[in-house]
Amino acid sequence: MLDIRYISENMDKVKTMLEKRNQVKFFADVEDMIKKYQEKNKVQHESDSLRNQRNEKSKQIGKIKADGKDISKISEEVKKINEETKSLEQDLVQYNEKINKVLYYIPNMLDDIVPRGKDETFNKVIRAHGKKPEFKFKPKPHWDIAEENNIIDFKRGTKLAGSRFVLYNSRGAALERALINFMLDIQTKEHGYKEFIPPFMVNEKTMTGTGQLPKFKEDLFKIEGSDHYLIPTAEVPLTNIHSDEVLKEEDLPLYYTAYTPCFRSEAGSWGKDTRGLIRLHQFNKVELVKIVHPDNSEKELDSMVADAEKILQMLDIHYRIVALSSGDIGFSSSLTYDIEVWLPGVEAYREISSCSNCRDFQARRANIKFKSSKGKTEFVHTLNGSGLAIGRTLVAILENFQTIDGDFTIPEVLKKYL
RNA sequence: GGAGAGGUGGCAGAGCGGUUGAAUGCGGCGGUCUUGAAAACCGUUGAGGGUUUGCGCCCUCCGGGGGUUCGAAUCCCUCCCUCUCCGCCA
Repeated sequence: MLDIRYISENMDKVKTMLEKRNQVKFFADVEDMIKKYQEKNKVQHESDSLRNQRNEKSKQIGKIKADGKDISKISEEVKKINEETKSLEQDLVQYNEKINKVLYYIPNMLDDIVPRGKDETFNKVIRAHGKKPEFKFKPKPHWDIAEENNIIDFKRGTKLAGSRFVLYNSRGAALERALINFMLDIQTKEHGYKEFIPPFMVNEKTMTGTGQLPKFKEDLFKIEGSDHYLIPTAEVPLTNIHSDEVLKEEDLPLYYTAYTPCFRSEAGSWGKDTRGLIRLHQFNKVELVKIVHPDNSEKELDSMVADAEKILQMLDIHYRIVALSSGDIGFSSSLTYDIEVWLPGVEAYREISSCSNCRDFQARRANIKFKSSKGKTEFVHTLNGSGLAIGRTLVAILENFQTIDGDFTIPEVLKKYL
């Protein structure tokens, strides 16, 4: 979340951000929140000075009693003060509830270089790597290749769990597992990320720390009869590892990675990408998370993108880097670069990684700080990115390395994993 | 699942219901001493919020929430978590 003091002092900048994110309708709520915040401070002040009176008198009572004198009169005075304080305190609770109801729903400030635009058509291509492969035949979409080669059993996946679930068959399951191991090896051994296996379901507090809750509850799967939510990405547990902690400055930066399945309800995307492996309720991903000194988050984002790119370069798959526009960028992010792979079968670029700098937005929610050498405690900056989405990488391999006989070849770097 | 114990400052560990935001030890920081270092000694060392030009002052926080009381780390209720023993189990 944003610092409420920052909002009250920079209302114009916050409004510009909301306008860029197409959330002008939010203006009134934010203005109202700041009014409430100012009122709250007044009430807080009153309540504090009443408490101060009460504390002083209570101390006196202790002394009077020690002298063996009568305390009934002063005791009555304190009772009166307490009654006044009580109603003020109830007001304060109300104020805080109202303020938080808005504060937790305000998205992050945007980096100046985020392209302005209402949707993904305004995303800006930054650069590309490699080039589109050429085929002497019409390349097939991955779902055909996957089905014909017994990589994926779509029908039985649906039978087991419903739409947007798949069953990987023997060769497909092995390939998926090879990709997981390959990516984890590169990120841990070559890029210095520390590997974790986190819980695949987490509590409400953890989901709030990274920004999924309270605003995006409908995107999550919740376990019935329990307070747990299935993670939509390993970003959630990895970033929250250090929630409510004060780190040492010399411990930064922290590079974390984990393979996890990811669970998403995909509410609001009915009819979108219904075929194939692109949009599933459950998919696999190797995630990268960085917890860094605020001075370094910009360059850390660049190097994180490079860490994700490396995988595609080793697999020799053409891709491009795109800066997400203000209408497409995520709630918690101030700047996001997507990596989009070329899929010749469907003739489109598709997102395979999304790398974001959240600056102190998540750190403030999750309360992750560090103590600087000057002894000051400050919020860290957090970044996250896919390194990469496994299923979509498998899609890219199927489509880019398909052969005229309907089969496909395995990239050289993966062979030792199969 | 059954029985018991416990959650206090970076860590360890005290804390009769009233100058306890919290003894003591370790660690950290500063200083004295030393050629330097160690040891020893002295001092200092939690977080959040409000207010002030500043020194400072005030409020809150001893797992979370609620209650008793003029006053709660200390008493009561409740939830969460940790540990030990027994049972069950991948």
